[in-house]
Amino acid sequence: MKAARIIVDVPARQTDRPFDYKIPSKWEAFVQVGMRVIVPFGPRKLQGFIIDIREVEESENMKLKEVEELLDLTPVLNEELLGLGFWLKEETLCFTISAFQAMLPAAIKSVYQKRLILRNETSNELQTLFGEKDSIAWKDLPEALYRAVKAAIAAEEIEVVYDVRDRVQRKKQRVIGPAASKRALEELAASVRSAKQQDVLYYFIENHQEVAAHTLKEELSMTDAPIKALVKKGILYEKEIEVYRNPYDDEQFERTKPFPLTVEQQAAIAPILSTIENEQQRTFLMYGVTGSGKTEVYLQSIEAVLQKGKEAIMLVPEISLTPQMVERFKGRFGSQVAVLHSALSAGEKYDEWRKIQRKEVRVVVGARSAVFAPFENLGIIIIDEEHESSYKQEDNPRYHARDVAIRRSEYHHCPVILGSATPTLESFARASKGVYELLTMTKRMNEQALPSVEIVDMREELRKGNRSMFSTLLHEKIADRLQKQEQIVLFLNRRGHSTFVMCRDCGYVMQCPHCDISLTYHRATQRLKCHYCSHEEFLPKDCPACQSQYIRFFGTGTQKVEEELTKLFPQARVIRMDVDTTSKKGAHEKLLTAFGQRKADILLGTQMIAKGLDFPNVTLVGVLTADTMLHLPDFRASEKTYQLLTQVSGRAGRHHLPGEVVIQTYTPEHYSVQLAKKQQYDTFFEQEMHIRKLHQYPPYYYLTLITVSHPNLLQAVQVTEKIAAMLRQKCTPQTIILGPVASPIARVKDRYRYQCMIKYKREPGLKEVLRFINEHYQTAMIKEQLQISIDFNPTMLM
DNA sequence: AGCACGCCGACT
DNA sequence: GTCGGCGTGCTC
Repeated sequence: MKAARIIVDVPARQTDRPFDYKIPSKWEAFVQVGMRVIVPFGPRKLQGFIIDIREVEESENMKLKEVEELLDLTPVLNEELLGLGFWLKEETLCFTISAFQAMLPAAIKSVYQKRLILRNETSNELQTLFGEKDSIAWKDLPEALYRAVKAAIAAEEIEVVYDVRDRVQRKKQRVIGPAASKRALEELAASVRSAKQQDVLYYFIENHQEVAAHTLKEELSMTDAPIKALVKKGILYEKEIEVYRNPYDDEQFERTKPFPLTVEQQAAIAPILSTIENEQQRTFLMYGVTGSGKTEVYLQSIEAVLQKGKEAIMLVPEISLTPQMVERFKGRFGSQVAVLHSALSAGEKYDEWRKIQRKEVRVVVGARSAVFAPFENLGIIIIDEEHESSYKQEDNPRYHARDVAIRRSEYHHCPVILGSATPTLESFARASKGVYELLTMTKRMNEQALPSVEIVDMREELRKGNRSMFSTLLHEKIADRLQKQEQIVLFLNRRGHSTFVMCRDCGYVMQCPHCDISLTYHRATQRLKCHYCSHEEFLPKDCPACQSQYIRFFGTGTQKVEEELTKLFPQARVIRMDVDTTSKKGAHEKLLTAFGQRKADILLGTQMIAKGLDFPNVTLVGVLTADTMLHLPDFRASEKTYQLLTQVSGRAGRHHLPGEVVIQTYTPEHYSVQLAKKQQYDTFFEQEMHIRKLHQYPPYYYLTLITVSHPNLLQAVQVTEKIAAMLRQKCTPQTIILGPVASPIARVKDRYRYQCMIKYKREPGLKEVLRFINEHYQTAMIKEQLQISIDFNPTMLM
């Protein structure tokens, strides 16, 4: 007798352990660890994952319930991924089930429904409720009928059932094929009386192969009936096959061949290739300036991996997963590539995942979660734009794709490549210490010069009497490019129209009623919007505090810039790209394509346009205010500013036309602005490291951030205080515990947020203490509305 | 997370 | 004396 240990689909501390079930003998032969099942759990039915199968005594077995259904024929989690799931749970202190679910496409998660089935004659009011149907969903039941239903259940007139359904149906297609030889069909065609059936037979005599049922009906312009009749006679066969939704179906990709590598590229790829060859685990940091040809190195490394019969994962940041990017991979590796992208529907993502699982592809290009691609023979994992914060998941499990990649590479004995023109200090420091191997590429391909960068001091502009958002220099250059019919990219890291709305008389600033943040004015809707909880309200005519009429807009968002542009350059065609214009599916792509086809002169956008875009005709890049990030309450503000300015500048002059960059700023002397202009990463690294050391920040110290939130301010403070005290008591004296302090945004969605920061170099017991804290507040988290989030190595301190 | 069980107050 | 309110604890 076999029993299975199962993790059930209930993300709660109390159920975060395996439950035992017996395996019905009919499945004994093929159940495997990593398969999904449906099990009875209390009165309900739930999805679960088998994590272990063991032999049990008959006597013990008596007490166990049986697995109700086996959902998979092959495990969805192989041995490696199961292990990775447990590691993820330990590493991020999440529930095991959450770790499993993070590794799988959402479509695989079940949906649950409680239903009522009518079994016998019942009271009139219930009878009418059911009407023609024999079952209804519990959630459609009016509350007033609860009592009647309860009685009917007791009287066995109504039965309660719990359904477990797949979230997304596999897409099936019905196909029809000939069940007899051509000769036999010819003979039959002569004897069959029905004209329609004859047509079908002649079709199969000519095309003696399977065909989709709908194609057949279309070709012969007939209904199902004659086909069904032939199937019934056994002359044709009918079956269902799984088909994939192919999001790139109608796109043709021109095949490309490897380019000859430059000397620098060769030097960079050599150690990667030898690591692939020797099946070693090594982590490389490929530091290459924008335009140095990192992608070609990735492509040829992948090529080498495929030659060895292994598989490759290529991670790119969500926002640079553009058709341009996909094209480069599909162009080189054709149908061996699967793409996992958040813009795909759940069904499409599932299909791409199935292709990986069924070993129909060997390369995956995707965003963060693609690091869990179920390959079994991994030969390389590449993380492009390593510094991007989107590699860190911001909700549970709070994992960083880089850590997962390294963990997987240790299992598979393969290299990890972290690529960036502006590596994180953490990675560069590790490379300097020899933990990672540094590969450097300092030259742009084709010897293009880096764009010339000019910094404009906006304070100076103000003194000269220019109060517009465009400096004289930028204004002139825009006019010049428009006249030459070259394209311009303008960058502003703020969406909306105005960043805050203030009364000139009393200084009252319009604030979100649910969050401690000022509201942003959106011109198109004439409304004020909160970017944290999406609260919206109308713009008041007069000040709510003093009734003054002098309400004015301050701070500049992309909408305001767009307005200003059309005023200053009425002839210019502007495309604006921010969350507000790209939320619809495919909008992102459409806008970029339009710009690529030169249907617009100016591309204006937030950081989503900073990455990976490559338009040959762009010769001017303008950064409207370089300071927006610099003054955020985040120790990485300088690093982020440096990264952003470098990335944005990299958009100009990537081809034969030389590029220019204009950076407008109120703090031109700041080192991150100055060094981004000169593209001196090394100097920036040293300077910033010095500051990090001084203030005891990463990479010198590890950080863990605990955020406590509660609708009641006092509660939030008190709990944070207790946690801080507990940590101070349990941690080593070298560890620094900061807090409680109010979170930079002290209230979001009516919840007060307090935090406690832990800075440490070595604190082996920390996980244990935090686990204890989680445990300790367990009941309060369920009963009261307390939330405690623990984030190891946070990328955002908000 | 649900759901049942169980122990107290407001009614027929 | 009963119905139903919600706090408590369990789910193989």
